[in-house]
Amino acid sequence: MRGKPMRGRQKIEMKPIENESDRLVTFSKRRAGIYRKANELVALCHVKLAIVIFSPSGKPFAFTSPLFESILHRFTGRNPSLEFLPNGLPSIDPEKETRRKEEFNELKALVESRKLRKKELGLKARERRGRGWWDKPINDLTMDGVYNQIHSYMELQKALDLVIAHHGSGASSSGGTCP
Amino acid sequence: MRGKPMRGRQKIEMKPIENESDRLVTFSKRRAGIYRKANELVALCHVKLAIVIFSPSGKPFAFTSPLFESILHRFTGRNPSLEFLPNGLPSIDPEKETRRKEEFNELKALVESRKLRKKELGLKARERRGRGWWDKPINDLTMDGVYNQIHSYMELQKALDLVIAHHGSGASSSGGTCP
DNA sequence: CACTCTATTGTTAGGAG
DNA sequence: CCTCCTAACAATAGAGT
Repeated sequence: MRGKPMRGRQKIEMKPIENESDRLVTFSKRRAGIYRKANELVALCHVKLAIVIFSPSGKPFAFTSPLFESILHRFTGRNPSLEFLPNGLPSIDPEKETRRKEEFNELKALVESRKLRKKELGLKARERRGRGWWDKPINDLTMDGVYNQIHSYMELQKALDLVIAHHGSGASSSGGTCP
Repeated sequence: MRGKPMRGRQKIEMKPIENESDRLVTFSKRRAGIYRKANELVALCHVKLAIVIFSPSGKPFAFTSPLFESILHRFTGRNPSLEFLPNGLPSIDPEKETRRKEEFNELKALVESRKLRKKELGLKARERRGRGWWDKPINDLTMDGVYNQIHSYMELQKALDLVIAHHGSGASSSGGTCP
């Protein structure tokens, strides 16, 4: 770094990023940004949400709010502590196994990013007297605490079923994948 | 508006908003924000994504990128022009009918917001010479054009199936809904 | 409710390590 | 791949219309 003619953000026009490296970086950053926003929405408004993203490279990414720990539980087969053993479950077919591992890695990354955020927030987690329907078994960790309670999965399940219903019957296999 | 001691944004701590009116307003604004971000992610990185949100009041909201027009098609039974007739389809049971209408309204709102954005952007849609895998039948409407082509739903369908698989078998009905 | 305005806070592109 | 930095840019809380 010598004379820095320009640091800082620049305006970016909303068109596809052709340079692959830049596109991947942008994808990672913005995906994290969307996760952060989703986080905040859950924390502020007691919302249940699920986000599924298919990256430009084809990897599946998932983010869910209330059943987060539950999905982890299904993966690890134990309590949602941070012991990750993705190869501990018997797989059905190789493709599913691959996807399972990919999603697992995504969830793992998510958990670690949450730990990071918790550290970042640090001592700023305070107050929150228990009054209101969201204050139930929240163990004073500010917004991270919201994830630790699993209320009911019914609503989200309905929503997902809704999406699947509209997706599964009419729109299956419309063409080839883009190379 | 007398002496305005302070307009403009203020810092907000990440805790549940107890005032219902404020919470609803914040929910709407931030949901729109997340949709915008998702929009941009799709436009920039050629990503396929689906977002399902259950609002604090229990309404389901959905946002999907590649099969967007397709879902609309299933609703309207015709081409994705803006003729909305949500009561044109026979419903199966009242609950499903209600949810279908709710999601329909959400989709309609989304479409209209997209029209708005298109108008906002206005003449700023320019350039984009056809080179790259994303430039295929895009009709020069900048990022809105990305939605108009439906590549293949396979990948997103796989992703959703993945989520459903982990959601459906293990986590069904864990408790009551919060009042 | 929906939209506007605007001061402020928050996000992030580009670069360096 | 990360993290960290910084300034330019974008999102938005709060209040008004």
